[in-house]
Amino acid sequence: MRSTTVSIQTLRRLPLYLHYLKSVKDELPSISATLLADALGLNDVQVRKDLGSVSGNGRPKKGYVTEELIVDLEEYLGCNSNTPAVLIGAGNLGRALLSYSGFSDYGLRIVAAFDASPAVVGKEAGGLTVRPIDELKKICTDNDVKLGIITVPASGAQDACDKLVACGITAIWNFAPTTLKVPEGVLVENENLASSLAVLSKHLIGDGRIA
Amino acid sequence: MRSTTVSIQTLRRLPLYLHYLKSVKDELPSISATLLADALGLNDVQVRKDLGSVSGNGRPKKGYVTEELIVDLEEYLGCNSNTPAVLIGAGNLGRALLSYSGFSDYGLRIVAAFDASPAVVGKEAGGLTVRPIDELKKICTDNDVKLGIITVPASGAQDACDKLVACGITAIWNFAPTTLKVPEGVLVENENLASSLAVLSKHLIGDGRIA
DNA sequence: TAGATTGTTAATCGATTAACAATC
DNA sequence: TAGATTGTTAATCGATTAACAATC
Repeated sequence: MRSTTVSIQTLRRLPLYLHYLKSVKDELPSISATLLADALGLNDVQVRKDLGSVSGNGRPKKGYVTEELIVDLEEYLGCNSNTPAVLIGAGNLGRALLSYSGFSDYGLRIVAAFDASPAVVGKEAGGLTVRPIDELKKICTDNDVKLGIITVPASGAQDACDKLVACGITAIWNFAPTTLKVPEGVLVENENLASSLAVLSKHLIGDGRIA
Repeated sequence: MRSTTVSIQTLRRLPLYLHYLKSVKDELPSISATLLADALGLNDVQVRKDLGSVSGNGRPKKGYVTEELIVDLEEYLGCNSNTPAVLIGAGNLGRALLSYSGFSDYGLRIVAAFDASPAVVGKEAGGLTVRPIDELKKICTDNDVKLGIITVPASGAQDACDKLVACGITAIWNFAPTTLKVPEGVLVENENLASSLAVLSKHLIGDGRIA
């Protein structure tokens, strides 16, 4: 495995490759970038470049050994590591994420869930008991948590964010439809449903050409 | 309001502007692109360009009338329209989306939920009774549904997608971690949690510089 | 008028795609 | 060897940012 520069766009595609490869590894012991590109509806050169920067174990005429490529991707993405995370906001979306089992495939483990509302604290969600916010600091320190997930309404998002940052969190997954202000060195990844919906709606409305 | 070409990136930012403007409209009767950019952590020229292509009602020295800009954005995004949608896959994520009340702000209305599993059919989720897949066609036709939401596991996503397309759906919101194959003219918007997680994980792992 | 803010035109940057040489 | 497939270098494309002229 190499350690070249990988663009964010490439990084986003890697899990797609990994997921597809896992699903076909029994039928296809080896696979070419062209075939992979075709299966995922991507440009073949792009896939070749992406794989090259992460694995580099492709052989001319043969392509990649599927199993080998899976291992390289998993290693690169840290799927075998165990990243502890905390979640703030045990509403509908928060509980859905807590119950979602697929995260462990990517090395993520949500160790605790918090909510500001006393009505929700103490209830169970996805195998965890929802805790009050004032326990956040202790949990983060004890478990060396660096990743925080925000699933509160937009109005409370910045506050939740500030609390997470104060606890030493350096990566935030934000599901609230707001932009968060964070200090240098903290990464925010926005999962903005409204943005996606805008793209879909505009396609349906049809006017106002999209580039 | 104008009708110029709007890039997809711009389109994705519009809901952020709208959300922020709504939250401050009582305090700020008018707002400049610079101020808006600052609040959202964006480049001011970018915001100016984005707003210019949608509203164009900015006045030198004064900026935009907040209320006016909100109306322009809402009109552009079709927030006041009523887009019917169907959802396939009433699992954790599907139910969370069904219960999420925020979509109506953007003109979306989920009219029916479907699931392949007989165990789930008939149960209630977000005020709707989950229906069997074979009712899909009728519901879509009766309600003139053009937007479909896929929240099934990856293995069933393409099948769900094909069924939606067969019912005349032309826009698909895909939450399954797979790439979907669709005919020309059908738009797929992927909400890929694994991709976002990859970006976050890589930031935490820290090695392998991200461009 | 002076100055803040707008909108536009040009420069930069990054990512994708195309062309090509290398190799099993 | 011939050909498929790789990886790399160059060209294209689109989006962001910078510089500037227009305007209330």
